[in-house]
Amino acid sequence: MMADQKKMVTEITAMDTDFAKWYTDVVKKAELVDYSSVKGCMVIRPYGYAIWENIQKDLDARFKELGHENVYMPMFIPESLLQKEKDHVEGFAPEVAWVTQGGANKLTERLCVRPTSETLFCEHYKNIIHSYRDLPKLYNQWCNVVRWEKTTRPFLRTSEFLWQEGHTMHETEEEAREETLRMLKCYTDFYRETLAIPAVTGRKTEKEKFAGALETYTVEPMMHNGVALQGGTSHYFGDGFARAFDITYVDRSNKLQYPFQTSWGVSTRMIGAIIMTHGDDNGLVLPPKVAPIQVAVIPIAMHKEGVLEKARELCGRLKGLFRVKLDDSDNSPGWKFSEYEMKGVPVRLEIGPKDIEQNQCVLVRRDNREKNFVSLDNLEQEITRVLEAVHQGLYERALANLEGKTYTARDHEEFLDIAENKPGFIRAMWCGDEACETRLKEETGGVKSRCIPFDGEPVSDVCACCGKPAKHLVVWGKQY
RNA sequence: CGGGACGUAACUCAGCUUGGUAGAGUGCUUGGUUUGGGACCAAGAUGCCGCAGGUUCGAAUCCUGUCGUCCCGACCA
Repeated sequence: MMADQKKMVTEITAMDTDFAKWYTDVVKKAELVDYSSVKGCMVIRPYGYAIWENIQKDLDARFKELGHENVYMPMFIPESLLQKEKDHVEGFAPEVAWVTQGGANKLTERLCVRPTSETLFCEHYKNIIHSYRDLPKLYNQWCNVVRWEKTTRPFLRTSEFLWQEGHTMHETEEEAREETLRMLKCYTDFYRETLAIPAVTGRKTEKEKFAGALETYTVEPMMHNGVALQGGTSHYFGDGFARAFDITYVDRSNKLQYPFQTSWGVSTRMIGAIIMTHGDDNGLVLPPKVAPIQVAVIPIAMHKEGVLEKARELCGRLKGLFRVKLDDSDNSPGWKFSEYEMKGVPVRLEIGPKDIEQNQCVLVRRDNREKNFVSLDNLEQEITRVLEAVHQGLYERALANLEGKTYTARDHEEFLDIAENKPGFIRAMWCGDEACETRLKEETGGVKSRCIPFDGEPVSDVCACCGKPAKHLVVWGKQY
């Protein structure tokens, strides 16, 4: 059956008309968030939170498989503790919220609401790491953090957000470096296998790396409009924090050593990535593995004899295998079709009197709206197959977008031309000088280095900015 | 943090210029008819006009401040 591609929901602004407006429309119409009275703080509604829970469940299992343990740290950091690592505090100070009063009394030392917890983990590690036998320490926590952002948008940048932060300590530099890359791979795999999102991965430049890190690695997916989103980072710290916090252990030859450290995190921003990677003019499109509802069952003419009973029976059959919802509300079928499309439900089943007569139902895919009659006898297998196909279809479409909007610039002129006319990623050489990064950003109205990718051949011998000999291939782009 | 737009019912908005009883559509509630792409009829409920000051006999409307939202910049592991 041919899919009908005409736009059916008028409340959502078309992507091509105004991408930013489209995004906020989808976020609200799909009932993911509501605004609160505090600037930049959002209410994550049940449907949005259920996506986060599915993300958590999947990622948490991956972390545990790799040997990590969950802990919980306090949400307050005394000012003196935050200030122990110089680069770190300089990087975060401008966006930190402070608590200065407790009850009726002014605090003797103000407390920072954690923007990230490196310092707290270090304080704790100092107490529990004494011997090489205590290493490695592979800790992770799921929590909220606060960063006082000036411009906020639901999921993409909010004053408070939910995330996980892993903090690990290792005997050797090699082991810590391996951990950093292992977790980057963990994220990349998660993006591909669970969220159906392809991404460019690589190392951040000095200018863009995390405050206090020696190296920062990043997952950079491309949104539908060609803009990048920093989708997850993994940092190698060397022994810098360990020295600043005086964390030492006795090694195998009875010598005192500083351990080597990593940290890595992904946040609710990933939900923004899902929306802007897979969504369309009819609303959200969810990757099946994190969709709170995978199958929406819509009874047709449900007042007629046996329809509702059959729909219920069907749901009962599917319940253990999929996340299923039967909508037996009084709304018209057409209303329900639009509703679940807006909410991005991957598969819709329609069952009415005609279907029951023929022992079948109608199965509709959200990603391409393809409709097919499916025999009730092998419904489970067919849904499993379609959910897999939706995942694959979403990934391929996103990959085509990423590849189609990635351009190569061999010189300065070409760089400026692409930056001006073609939204997307630019692959171009760089001399390694921060001044060139700054200059390109200023000339292009915000095109920044995304990362130095792991793969990719040099596209020229000279820097696309200054023309001096090039050191690295860099992927550039605007970001959220 | 700069520039712009905007806060009126749950939502989208009209009313403000020219001060004088708070409005519409959608949604919601109840009853009925419907149901294969946002159905129809009837009845009903819903407002500190964002908040705080000021001007005035009288403020949704004029003035000041403040908080929040959106867009564009700047900033932003």
